[in-house]
Amino acid sequence: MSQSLSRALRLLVELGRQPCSLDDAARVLDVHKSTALRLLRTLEEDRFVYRDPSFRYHLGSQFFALATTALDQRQVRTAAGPHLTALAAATGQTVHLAGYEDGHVVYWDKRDAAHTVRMYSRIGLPASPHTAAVAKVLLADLDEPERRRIARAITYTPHTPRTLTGPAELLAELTAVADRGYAVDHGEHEAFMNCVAAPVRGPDGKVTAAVSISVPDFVLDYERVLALVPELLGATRAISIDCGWSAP
Amino acid sequence: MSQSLSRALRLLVELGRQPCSLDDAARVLDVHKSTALRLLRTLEEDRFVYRDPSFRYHLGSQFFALATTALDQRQVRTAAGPHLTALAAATGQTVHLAGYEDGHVVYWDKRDAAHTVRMYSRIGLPASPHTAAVAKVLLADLDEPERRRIARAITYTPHTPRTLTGPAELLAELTAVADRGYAVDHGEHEAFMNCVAAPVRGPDGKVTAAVSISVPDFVLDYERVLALVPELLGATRAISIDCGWSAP
DNA sequence: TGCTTTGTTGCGCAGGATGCAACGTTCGTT
DNA sequence: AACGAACGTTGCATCCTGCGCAACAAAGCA
Repeated sequence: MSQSLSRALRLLVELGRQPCSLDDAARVLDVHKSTALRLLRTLEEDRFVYRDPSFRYHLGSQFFALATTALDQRQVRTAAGPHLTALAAATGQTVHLAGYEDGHVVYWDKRDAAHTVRMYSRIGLPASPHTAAVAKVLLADLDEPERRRIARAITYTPHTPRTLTGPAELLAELTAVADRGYAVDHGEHEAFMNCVAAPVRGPDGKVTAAVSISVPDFVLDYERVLALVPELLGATRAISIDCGWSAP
Repeated sequence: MSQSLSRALRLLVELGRQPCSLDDAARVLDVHKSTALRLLRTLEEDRFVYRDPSFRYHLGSQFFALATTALDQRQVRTAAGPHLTALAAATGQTVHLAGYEDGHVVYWDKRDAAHTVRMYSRIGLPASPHTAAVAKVLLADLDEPERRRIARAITYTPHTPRTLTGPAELLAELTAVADRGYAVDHGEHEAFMNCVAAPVRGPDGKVTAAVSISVPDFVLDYERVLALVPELLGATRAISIDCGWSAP
């Protein structure tokens, strides 16, 4: 909609991947140097980017400032923090907090397990909607038409033999999840990874976030991961209460 | 330089303070609703902002994604991470990592002490240049003309009776810091807060970052904080070595 | 010295960004 | 039920702003 802004944003994303010089920037955007210069200057004014002494541009400190405040604004995250730490400590496994933002399931926080493979996930990045246990939990709480809409829009990349392959399967899974009260990813994203996830509810009972535990199967087999569910539910229950939810 | 971009950035900063509706946005920028709408739409496309179901705009997940990767790019931060954690654990106090970016001293990382007052500092925000111990360390490493330039440019807000009040005092302090190898903030920003800071050096011996320990005086008095210096120097030495510095 | 690479400035043109007005909805109020 | 206020959305005409160009400056290199 707004050309110059849109270009600037592309530039920021690029800078997130790697710092670059003015010429690099112009090349990435496919515009004249002077155009790139003007954009970068404007970004620099508000400290969204900064130039190091050798004229290379980096993401600026304004970025970190906004990112941290934005994270803090998500009240759920603040409330969940201590419980995530506790859950990670108690189980010794990787724990994620994720939320639903306008069509995407996004990781809001995580606690890495000290001694296992690090999962490929990053705070701020979207989760895979048809495989991640957190995604199933969050999608399961949407109303019927919205679920359908999303189920139809997804591209069902088959990561492993177990990955769900189409809208029908996913929708069935979602109703199952809603009934059961928790979701499972049984090697659907990484063949050797099993996850369980459960919902965090707000004052009105709506699901506002999801917490998951992820375990490589050479650490715990599938059965044992399922055995973590009560502990997980205890944590999500505690977080929900801290968020103002009252048990029915 | 670029009007629309500049407006969008102002909007982002505003959203960092609080989420807002379309009309709010238009009011803040002092433009027509439709203009604000177009900007927000563009921002939304790249997930820099998102609309919640009730049409209010928030900072989007792209921020978290970019901020985390950008922070990881600062190799110092990666290298420092474990040492900061260790130092915070060993001393039980709040620990900061800060760096120099184009005229500003910026907090790059921190470890909060569990049981003390939380300091007003935030990753990404600039530190106060004439009071913060980290700032003294970083400025002390600049060359003479640059130091003078900065010392002249600062506004010497007197936070406490101890705050340095002018360029001459600051410049004297900086040479002292350079000689001594560490810096002190003796109640110069908050009357009840004492900090010590020391430099992290890169392969070429130049100071690339600074680490500080901050302690409220009802936890440890000034003398006892000074007693932490050897431990601090041990940490900065270890980080420097991890960054490729070799002891002279 | 000349050549390349990279950042910077001024200028004129055109297209994109802007404000306007009208419409659609959803509220809450009378 | 009817009304009006508040808010988001759309299409359009205007004009300003963001664009590419070309020339300049400075630094690195053969």
